[in-house]
Amino acid sequence: MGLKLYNSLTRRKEDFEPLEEGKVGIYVCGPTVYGHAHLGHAKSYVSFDVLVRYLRYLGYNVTYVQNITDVGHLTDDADQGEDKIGEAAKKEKKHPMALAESYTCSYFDDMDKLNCLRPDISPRASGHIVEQIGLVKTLLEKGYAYEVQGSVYFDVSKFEDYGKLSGRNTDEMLAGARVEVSADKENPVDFALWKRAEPNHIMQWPSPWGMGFPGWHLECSVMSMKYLGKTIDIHGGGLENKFPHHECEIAQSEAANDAQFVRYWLHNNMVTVDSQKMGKSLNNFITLKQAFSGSHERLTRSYDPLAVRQLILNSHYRSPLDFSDAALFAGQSGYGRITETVKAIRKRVDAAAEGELDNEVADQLAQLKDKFEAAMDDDLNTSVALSVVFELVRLANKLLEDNSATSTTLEAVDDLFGALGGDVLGIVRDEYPQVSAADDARVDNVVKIVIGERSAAREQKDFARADELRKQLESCGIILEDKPDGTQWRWK
RNA sequence: GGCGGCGUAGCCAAGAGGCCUAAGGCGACGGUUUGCAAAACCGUUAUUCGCCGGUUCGAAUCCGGCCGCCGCCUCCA
Repeated sequence: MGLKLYNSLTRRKEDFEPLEEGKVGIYVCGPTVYGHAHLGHAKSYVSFDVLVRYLRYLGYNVTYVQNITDVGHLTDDADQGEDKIGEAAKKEKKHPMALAESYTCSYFDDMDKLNCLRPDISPRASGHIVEQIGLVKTLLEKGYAYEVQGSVYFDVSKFEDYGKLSGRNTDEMLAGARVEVSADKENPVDFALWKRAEPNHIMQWPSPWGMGFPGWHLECSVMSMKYLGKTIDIHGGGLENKFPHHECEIAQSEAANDAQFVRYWLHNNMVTVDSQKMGKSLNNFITLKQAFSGSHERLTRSYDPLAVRQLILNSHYRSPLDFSDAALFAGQSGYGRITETVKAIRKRVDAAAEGELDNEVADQLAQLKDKFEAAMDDDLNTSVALSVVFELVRLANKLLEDNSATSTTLEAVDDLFGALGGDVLGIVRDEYPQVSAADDARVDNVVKIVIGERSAAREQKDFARADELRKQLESCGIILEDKPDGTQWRWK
């Protein structure tokens, strides 16, 4: 078998073989930090997180680089556009770097909640101005770029392969162009490497061409080169960045280095909300913080971050994903079922009798593991991989019901949950605190008093009273479950 | 206008020529269990894969047409 990945460059699934045996360098286009992360970010970064996790599961030594864009990303093409960070900074009356810093923290916070592993390196564009100027110089020296009044543009006509990723040719692009072309450009398809800054532009740096700031595409080339080398194994990003962003990255990098830039290009698909493109004007723009707290008019409740993650993994990364309250609700229910089973298994391990591993169970576990790996090997088919976790849930619950499994057998089940559901998919946690927050601990005490009252009523066969107490708790969002070893409670 | 994708049960979603009389999840319904519930387990829920034709011994899977939806081409993950 072996891992196969769909390479956007060749439009085929290919056997994955890193440049250097056992080591993988991955670069993923990170966020432009001018606002809170939304559901689209979640799909993208969860998808690539699973890729990184699976590569590590397979034993590769992975270096994962994901940039933070804090300068140079314009709201518009050509010279008319304003820097996104700069524009947001004006609105929030903050220094651009303060704005970028706060949304960078916000982003990491959301990604942590989604159980996305932190990249090994999160380089900031603004921290690599020197390197970016260096690349522009190289391109000028090699004749791939030209300077016009303090701005430097890449001469697309000099780079033959331009369009090889997106499958476009420059003639077609001109026909469909809807944007007014900058007068500075020799050719409308040329793109900016460095831009001259007007005096009132806050984010600007000295360069051989005067005060200015880097073009957006430049940072990814420079930072992937710096940390992963001239040729990287995998470059990931959103489908919408295939053109022009990634096409321009290829052009500048390969023109400068005379070496292939990326061996495997991976693009994840977009999200919609209630079947429509997510956009602020459509009122269906949902940030992760809103999804986690339920504070959005399209949502009926709050959703566990890992339930959001599970919903994302329920479909393929190259398929579009429609977020809706119903879909999130389904994700939440399924996630809850997995979680409850894992918790129950772990609880039972301690109580179970010691003994040998059940061979029949061991066989079933091995089969599930094989099926899981085969699915993941096939261009990360997380949908099937997730179905394997649900098969494991059913197996686990049957063992719990039989109540005859040895602790060794239960540990083997838990280990597989940890490896597949935890290490790779990131939806099973190592620890589930009994009560997660200090407030819940207080609630726990109160609920236990009520449970005590109800148990007393039940012992005296006063079921009317018992049911009344249970009903009252339910109206507070608390569900009681009478288990063989006592009554438990959980949030609805 | 150019380029690309999608349409599978009430909903989400795998499958990409025979293993499909189509995974898995959610929901619903019936059963076991329970004082009753909840949870769990068992079972039922698409003879059919947008529609119409074609290729083939064989098609959800390939080809053509039609209908519907979406994305990119301008910033977006």
